[in-house]
Amino acid sequence: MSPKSDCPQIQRTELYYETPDNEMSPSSPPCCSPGSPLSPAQSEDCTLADRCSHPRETDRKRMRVKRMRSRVKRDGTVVKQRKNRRLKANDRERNRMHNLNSALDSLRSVLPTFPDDAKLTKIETLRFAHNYIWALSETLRMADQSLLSSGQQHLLDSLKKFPRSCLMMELSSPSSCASSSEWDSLYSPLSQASSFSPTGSMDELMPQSHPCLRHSTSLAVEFV
DNA sequence: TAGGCCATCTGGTCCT
DNA sequence: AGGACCAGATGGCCTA
Repeated sequence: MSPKSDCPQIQRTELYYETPDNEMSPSSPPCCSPGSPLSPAQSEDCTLADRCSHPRETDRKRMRVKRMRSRVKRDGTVVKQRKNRRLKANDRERNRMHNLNSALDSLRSVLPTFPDDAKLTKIETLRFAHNYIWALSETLRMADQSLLSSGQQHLLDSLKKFPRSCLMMELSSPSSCASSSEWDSLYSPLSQASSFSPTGSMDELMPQSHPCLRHSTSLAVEFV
């Protein structure tokens, strides 16, 4: 694929300026030249010239002019329709992106942040969420182990229900998205702020991780 | 001023 | 046929 040859901007320009305007253009070839489309102005000239020609020939030319005029009119409405569809599509696309952004905002709102933190960018939000979910599930796993050993299974069950159902509501599960290794390979606020990564252990994570994550995971551990 | 992020427009493709 | 989704292009704004 050659990126330059099929540039959308060029295609757009060509699309917008190609149709009936060209036929209406004063620079079009003379109306009586063979095979060339007639512009309304030029066809007027032709009908004047036809006054002295054969009646049948005149009729044929009149019909041709009529067809051209209706075609120009048709093309004009086609262009209008196309423009209208484009505007509607733009509107829908704008709304779609706004919906996507508000979904991202609601994702940001459930992620732990501090007041002085700058707003996470889109990509940061997604990566942070991915790591955050991993950290929470890791916390649950640890709680699972410690509670099983102390025989408090009922407490563990009730603890499990809440955060998991919440995560299921807004986010698709990480397993349905990219693999952990794909996410790890990318920059994320967590991995940059520390050596934390989903592949590491919680023992490594807690002392060094992102403040937000440290805060939330310690809260979760406290709750247990 | 270069680079990053974002919003918007656009044409193509797929789906209903 | 029309809508949803996607990716590329572009221009504006902000920051180091």
